[in-house]
Order: sequence, then structure tokens, then C-alpha cells
Amino acid sequence: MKRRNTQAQTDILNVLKATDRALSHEQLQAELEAKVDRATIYRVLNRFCEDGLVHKVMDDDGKQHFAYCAGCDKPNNKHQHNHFHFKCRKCGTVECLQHKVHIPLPEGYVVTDFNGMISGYCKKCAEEQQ
Amino acid sequence: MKRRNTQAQTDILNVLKATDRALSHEQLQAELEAKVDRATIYRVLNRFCEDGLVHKVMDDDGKQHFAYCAGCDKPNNKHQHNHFHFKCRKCGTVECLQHKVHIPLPEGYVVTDFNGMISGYCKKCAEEQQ
DNA sequence: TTATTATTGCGACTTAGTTGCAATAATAAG
DNA sequence: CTTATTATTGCAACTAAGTCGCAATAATAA
Ligand SMILES: [Mn+2]
Ligand SMILES: [Mn+2]
Ligand SMILES: [Zn+2]
Ligand SMILES: [Zn+2]
Repeated sequence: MKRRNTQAQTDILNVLKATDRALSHEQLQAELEAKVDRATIYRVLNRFCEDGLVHKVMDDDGKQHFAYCAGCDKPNNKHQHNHFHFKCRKCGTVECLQHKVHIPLPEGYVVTDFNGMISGYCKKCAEEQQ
Repeated sequence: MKRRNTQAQTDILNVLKATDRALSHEQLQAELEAKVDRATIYRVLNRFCEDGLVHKVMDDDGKQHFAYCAGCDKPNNKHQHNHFHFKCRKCGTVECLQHKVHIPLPEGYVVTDFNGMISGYCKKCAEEQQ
């Protein structure tokens, strides 16, 4: 399937490019002044993931967040998402952390995906807390 | 609220104690020959999590898995779940890996939870694959 | 200009997990 | 042992996130 250029796609990609955060569907839709259908947003995001333009992270509430691939590893031309994410329980932001991880696996195991998420309170919210 | 001893609870805990894996609701229910209601299973599991008896991990399909706390860190009497998990895309098992991780966070950030999950194929399934 | 087909919008659907409420039963009190 | 208290359970209804089928739209190729 050859990809086509559409407004919805460029709008969504621009929102993602404009931040270093991983956005939930909800957050993304809020940023899109142009009304784009829910299902379309999900389809576009999944296409971006397939194309390696964006990566998806699952938070511990089971909600997916999408981030533009900027700080991702590219060892010998292979794209890897082995970095951690931090989710603030108060303000809800999910940020990509720089820190890369390599976890030793039992012999014979094959890795296809990595999902690392730490939750807590970001500096701002931790201070406001009390 | 003081806890009471019930059959459902001991059954569920026994299933979890008998394995080193993190079980989904579905997998757990399959192990329970005694019919326990879906909602009850979830409530029991969440109670166990509150009590620090069990920990919950989210897989990248947004499905939660529960494991008995055996290999969890206990620095100065504080219970921590900073280990990784491996989920096999074929057989669906989620295992707790020994490997502990400490991720450096920006100053002022406060951690409350850790969720680390690697997906791929376990040795057995990788070999069968082809 | 027309044909091809990727993409969109809409609604219906699925799946995982939660919640309200009345019934049940574990523990404490008498 | 009997009764009272209330944590726990089962059931059904509900929620929320994400997916899917399908007809309409529109980007690209011919
Ligand atoms: Mn990436
Ligand atoms: Mn633990
Ligand atoms: Zn925050
Ligand atoms: Zn396997």
C-alpha cells in the first residue's frame, strides 16, 4: 500500500513533532483544532508506528501514548525504542527519558518490543503537592 | 478495613504462589477450578496489590498481569518492583525477570511505580517458529 | 479528465476492567 | 452457642479505550 499525503496526517504529525512528550489519543485530539475523527486518529497513529515514524508506549492505566521518534536508538540502521518514559500521575504528561536500557535475557529469547514506564510526580507537581 | 479469610482469596493466592509468572485475569480464572466471579477476582487481586502481596504489570496490549511478590526488592524495609518482565507473543506467558533496574530521573522527580515489559518470543516458541 | 484505491467519517462493536447493590459469611461481642 | 457487625461475594449493568465494516471522499496515477 502506497501512502498518500492528507491533511489529517500532517496535522497529527505536526502536533507530535512539536513536543518531546508522548501524547494519548485524548491529549492529541485536544491539540488538533481541526476536527479529526477518533478512528482516523488511531489509524493514522498506527500507520506512523508501522512506518517507524512514531512509537507507542503503554502507561500503567492501559492507555497508549504516542511520541515522535527523535531520541530513538539506531544501531546498524535498525530502529530501536529502548528508552524509558515517565508519567506524572498529577498532570498526566508522559515524557521520553534519554536513558537507554539493555536488559539481559535468557538464552534463545527473541525481543521484538520494549515498554518502559515509570510513574510518579514531575518536579512541578511534586512541589505543588505540599 | 480489617481483612477476612475467604476461600476465593486463598485459592487465588495459591495459584499465584505456584508459579513464577505474572498471570492475566483470564489465565488465572482458567487455573481456578473453583468458580470465582470475574469481579471478585479483580477485587481480590487489587486488595493483594494494596497489601504488597502481589504486583501488577501492564503488558503492551493494555492487559494487566499479576504476580506473587517473590523476587521483589526490599531496600530498608520498603517494597519495590523494579524488575523487568518478558511477555511471549506466541504462548502469552509473562515471566518476572530477575534483572533489577534503576533509571536516573531528573532532579525533583518522585517515583511511585515501575512498569517494565519486554515482548518477543520465549526460547521454546522462538524455536518452533521456524 | 478519468480511473484507481488509500484514507476518512460514522456508527456499531469488542474487550478489559469497574461499580452499585443486595445476599452471604467471616469474625467479634455477648 | 447465639447474635450482631461488616468485609466479601455474585450478579448485572456500566465505562472507557480501541477496533472494524462500510460507504463516501479525495490523493495520485494513467
Ligand atoms: Mn523511535
Ligand atoms: Mn513485589
Ligand atoms: Zn506533573
Ligand atoms: Zn512462548
